[in-house]
Amino acid sequence: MDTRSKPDTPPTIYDVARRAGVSIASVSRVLNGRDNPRPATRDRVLNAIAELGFVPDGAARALSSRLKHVVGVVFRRVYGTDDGGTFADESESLLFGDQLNRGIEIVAQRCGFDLLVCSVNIDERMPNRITTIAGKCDGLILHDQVLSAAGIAAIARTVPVVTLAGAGGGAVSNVRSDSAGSMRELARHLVMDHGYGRLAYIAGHADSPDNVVRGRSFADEVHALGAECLTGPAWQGDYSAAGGVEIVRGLIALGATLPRAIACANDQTALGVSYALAEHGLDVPGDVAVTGFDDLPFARHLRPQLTTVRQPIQEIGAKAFEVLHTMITADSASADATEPPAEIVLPTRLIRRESCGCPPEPAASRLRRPIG
Amino acid sequence: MDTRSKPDTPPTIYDVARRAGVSIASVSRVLNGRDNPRPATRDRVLNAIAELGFVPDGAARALSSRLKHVVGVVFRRVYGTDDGGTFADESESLLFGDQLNRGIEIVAQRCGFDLLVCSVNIDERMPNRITTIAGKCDGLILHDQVLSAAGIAAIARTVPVVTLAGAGGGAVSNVRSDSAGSMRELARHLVMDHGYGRLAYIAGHADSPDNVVRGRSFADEVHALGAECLTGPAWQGDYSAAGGVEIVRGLIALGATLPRAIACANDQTALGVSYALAEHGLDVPGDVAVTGFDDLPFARHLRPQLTTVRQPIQEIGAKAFEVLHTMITADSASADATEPPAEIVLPTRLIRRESCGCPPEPAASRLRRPIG
DNA sequence: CTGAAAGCGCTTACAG
DNA sequence: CTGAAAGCGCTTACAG
Repeated sequence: MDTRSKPDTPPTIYDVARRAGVSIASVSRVLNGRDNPRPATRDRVLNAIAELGFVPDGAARALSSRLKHVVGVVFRRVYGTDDGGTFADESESLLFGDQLNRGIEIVAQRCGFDLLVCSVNIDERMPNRITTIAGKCDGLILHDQVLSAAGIAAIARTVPVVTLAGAGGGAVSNVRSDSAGSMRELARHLVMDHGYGRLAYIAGHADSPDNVVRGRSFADEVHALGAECLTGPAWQGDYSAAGGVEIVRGLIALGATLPRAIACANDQTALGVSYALAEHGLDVPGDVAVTGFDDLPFARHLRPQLTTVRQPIQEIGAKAFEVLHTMITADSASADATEPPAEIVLPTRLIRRESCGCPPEPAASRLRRPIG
Repeated sequence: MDTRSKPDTPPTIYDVARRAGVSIASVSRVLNGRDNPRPATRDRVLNAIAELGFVPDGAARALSSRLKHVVGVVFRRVYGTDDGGTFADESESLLFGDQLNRGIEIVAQRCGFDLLVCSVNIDERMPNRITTIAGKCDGLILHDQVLSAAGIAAIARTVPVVTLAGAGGGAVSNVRSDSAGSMRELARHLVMDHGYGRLAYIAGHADSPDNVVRGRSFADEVHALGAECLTGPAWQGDYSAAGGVEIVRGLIALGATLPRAIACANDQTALGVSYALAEHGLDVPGDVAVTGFDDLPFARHLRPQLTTVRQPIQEIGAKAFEVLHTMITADSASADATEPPAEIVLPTRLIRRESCGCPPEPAASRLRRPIG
């Protein structure tokens, strides 16, 4: 008999309709911004909604309109967390992925879509988890290395899929940036401008398409210029700072003669390499030049500032969403319309800072406020 | 008349049932892992699912089971992006938020929940956007400063809500870490151990509860120890590196005498402060000691390494999800059971590194691989 | 163990 | 402009 204001079940569109003295169809119409309902009706409905604190149920909406207004994003989590409750200090390796997601989300928002994120552990591929998330969204964006090619093909039969920096091919669109051009330019800069004759490339995950391209482009160009480029197992990193540290320590422990310049597969690795070098009293770039790839924000804050290749990370994410959005809307518009592009490649740019041996830029411009 | 394998409409549970020669109820049962269906039946269903590439629709599932298995997370985006298509270099300020989200997501996953993320711009409070997201999930986790207290109260009438580092109070639970204790300890360390007599606190957002507590605790303790603590408008930052830079530049431009130590509201600010100091030829900690708060990964990579207060960021997120999850399940279990805790406070710890004036730790232990 | 049927809360032709 | 009704794709008592 109590009339507490908070019943255990939230108000539905029926409650609103009753309170406003209209049909649920009318409520639905004002909810969706149709210009149908006449002002008087609309106001009554709006009031009822406000009084009741009504929030339309997204699931019901999605079910009847056949659009969830949700896109799923699956990315790779680096280290497990089942280490007794304390979290591994994994975050550094995720900067890249977070930036990518940010780019996706910002553009998605403009289209009324929200992001459903799902990180998967490297060790345990859980196609099952990905299936679940697929059922909760209108389309999927897959970061690199989260699912096998076969798995991607399978899931793509159900929802539109766009991959990021993936191998491309198949039924899904792939968005990436141009690694080859900039790596060749970097090689030229190091060999021609700085005159280094003995260089090396520290690789990222061996199965990363981006890594493969970066390594090959760099080595090819170095060789073409008549210089030496060390590669192979001893130079196999894993995109992490720790990986870079281990490689350098290992080399030094073996008494190897370090190359004059080390190009790393990404900024994280370069960070680790610089550390290991410093720890052994070696100067960057005096003794060994070091370069990265990505141009994450911290690259500018390192001492010496990191020479690297800037990748338009957020734009990649933004582009991926745009392609996916097109696929989603085209899907519902039946007509197979235009096929989604197989691959989109965004431009990159060599950023020359200090770690390659170039002179530092004026201090005043180092840290700008983003806007205004 | 064509029988293309990819119809424009994905298979439903009816298709699976027909193919397996069972009722949709049976399909539903194996989908949900009931032990009902006998092995033979189950296998037929499983095969049909595989052959059809069937993925159950999350919206339909949510609608009938009254559980979406989705939690929403709303966080603050720092800078707008309507600057003509290029993205602002905002990412640094988001490290904290990303870590928080990671903590939430990892624990949520274990409970079969996915994260629906939604960033809101500082400038434009969009309660409307938050309503939409509320309709798409079973519960909401709100970062600090994303919605007014009134807005939070309103939305909490509809879905369970947990706030992060918020002011607490009201019907929602709040999860935060203990800023006061560590800031007092920091003050003692700076004044007692290092003997600094003139210090300052650079504030974060004035309306951030955490910031208020940090500033007050620090200043009170410094005063109690008989030392001087500068505060006020001249020391008002905004949690960003750029904010820290401007404050120091402004002070130096005015010819002010800098304090012997500057405690910053967070690591980002400390990063900016260190930069501005270096840019004017001042040594940290030789001329001015600098400290942060958070202990983000980069704090360890700065030169000098940053003395700061470690906050268990991911654990905060994890805890928030746990509380929310309890509220969600309690909700459906009708009985108002146990009230959710009004506030949960996690412990912090002072991390003494070099920027406060302490000697550097051995180089070898600086960069560890997270696991193994 | 299995199936027929109701119902979750919306949207959207279809009539009026 | 407005309402009655069907239907979106599942889950879940309720019978058998």
